[in-house]
Amino acid sequence: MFKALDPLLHQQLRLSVVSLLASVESADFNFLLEKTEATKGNLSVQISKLKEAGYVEVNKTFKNNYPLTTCKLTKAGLKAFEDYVEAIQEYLKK
Amino acid sequence: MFKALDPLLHQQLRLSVVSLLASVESADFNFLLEKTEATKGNLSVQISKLKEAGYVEVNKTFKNNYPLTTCKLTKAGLKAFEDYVEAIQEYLKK
DNA sequence: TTATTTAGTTTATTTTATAAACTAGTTTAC
DNA sequence: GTAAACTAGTTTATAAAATAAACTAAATAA
Repeated sequence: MFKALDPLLHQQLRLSVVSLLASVESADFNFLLEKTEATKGNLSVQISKLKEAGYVEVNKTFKNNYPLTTCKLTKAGLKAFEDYVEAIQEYLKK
Repeated sequence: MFKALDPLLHQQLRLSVVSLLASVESADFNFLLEKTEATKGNLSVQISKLKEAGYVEVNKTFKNNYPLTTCKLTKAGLKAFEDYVEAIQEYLKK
């Protein structure tokens, strides 16, 4: 009846992050922080999970002497997002 | 940026139940059990939560000597479902 | 030089989800 | 008539997840 929803994406903050990353080439930690209005701790944890799953590529560099964490959706991440979007549509029909 | 997703509906089994109830007048426990392929325990718990939230009306009767639990989406439940559908659409855009 | 800010991470706590175990009764088979 | 199996659930114990608070480490400002 209903297809299973990828538990990694079926979570508000992670879905927000992936959704944001789907529409930009890449985004840094602070961009995601502002857009999602999450706490830093929560964002950090959720990015780690997305990275661990291979959905997001994380790059750590420095900018103006400060650490800069940049995230980019991987091909697998985009595919998972697209699959999720298709799957949840079934649930949203009346 | 993103609207908050009603945590009660942002869960696969509860969303399945509400989605199903949105398209029928009412449904009994076994119907929901078959359609969702959940375990009885899990379904029981999630129906209780939906009831507690006022999203679902639960009626317990007997049919052929066996207990029969019937569920019906309330007006508040339908509204919450519609709001949820609208809210999550924002997350699903690329 | 000490206080504040930036940019995060780690960890502790609470909440949630889930399945296993249980309840209560019914039907069937012997 | 009684033991075994089945129906229709609920309760509870456990595992997993989500989240914020506390922490790290370095840079800048006062």
